[in-house]
Amino acid sequence: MPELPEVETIARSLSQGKGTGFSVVGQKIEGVSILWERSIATPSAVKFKQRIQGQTIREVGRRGKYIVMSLSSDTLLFHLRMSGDLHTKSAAVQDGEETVGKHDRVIFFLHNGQRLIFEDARKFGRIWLLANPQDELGDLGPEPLSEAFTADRFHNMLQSSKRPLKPLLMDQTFLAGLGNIYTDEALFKAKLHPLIPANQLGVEQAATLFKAIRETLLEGIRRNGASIDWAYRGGDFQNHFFVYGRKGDVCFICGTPIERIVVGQRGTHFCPTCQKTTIER
DNA sequence: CACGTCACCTGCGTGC
DNA sequence: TGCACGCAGGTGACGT
Repeated sequence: MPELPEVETIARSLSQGKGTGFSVVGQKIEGVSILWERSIATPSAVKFKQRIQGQTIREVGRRGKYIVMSLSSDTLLFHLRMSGDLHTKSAAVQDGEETVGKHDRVIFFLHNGQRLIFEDARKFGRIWLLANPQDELGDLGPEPLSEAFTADRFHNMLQSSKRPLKPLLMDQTFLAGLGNIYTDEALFKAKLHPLIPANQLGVEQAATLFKAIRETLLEGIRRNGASIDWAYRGGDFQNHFFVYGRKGDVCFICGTPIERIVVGQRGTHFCPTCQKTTIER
């Protein structure tokens, strides 16, 4: 579940207790069970357990696709990558046995008896415990929904690269939070072909793309993210895709079949009529 | 430096 | 039913 809107949805749910009625904020971490060691990026599993024990969760937020948990003295970061999920669960003891889900990788035991569970079928996700979160987050590009990110600034950023739009927008050091789905959807909304070199966009096209990116992300958040395949989490945005996963189906705007090409190893969906490779100014 | 390729993993849908 | 294959929301380490 992993682009900005899904991560934002999860962070909010943990912070506000939406759905569970239980917030992790204010909870002390009593212990940790690490079921797949490689889920812990740093420090070592042993040090991770020692250092986190007894720390209290002060705040839950998001930076790019990372969930950021401020603890008493450190910061806990989660990256869900392709198949990760993070949720709370009430004490899962049955007949004296702790029940463990098939894809549970790390379980945090909280003071009130609840568990914070990091689940991850494909094991690509990672968790960091850091004194300074900037060690990991330092290279991220701007937050697309922040006030500091403006159309002018975006235009300048685009001018400094001749890379095709699709891989550039997915580069987290360029802009933090877009992934494969939201990039395809935003480019469709802006009527821009994924292979257009970034520096070909004029001020107007940059502003159009800027607006499309923000609107697409906001709609994703409003719909609690997208839930596709087996990683269902209650989001609804998957029912409102214009191009993603719609290869061969007709474009809702013009009726042309949606095409799928591969760009940078990623399936890329677009409407060949609505999204031209060339720009008229 | 920019770009392409592979590696990391498991699960699901499809077609034979 | 079994099995091979392609595909999947991401990124980091390589190579040229």
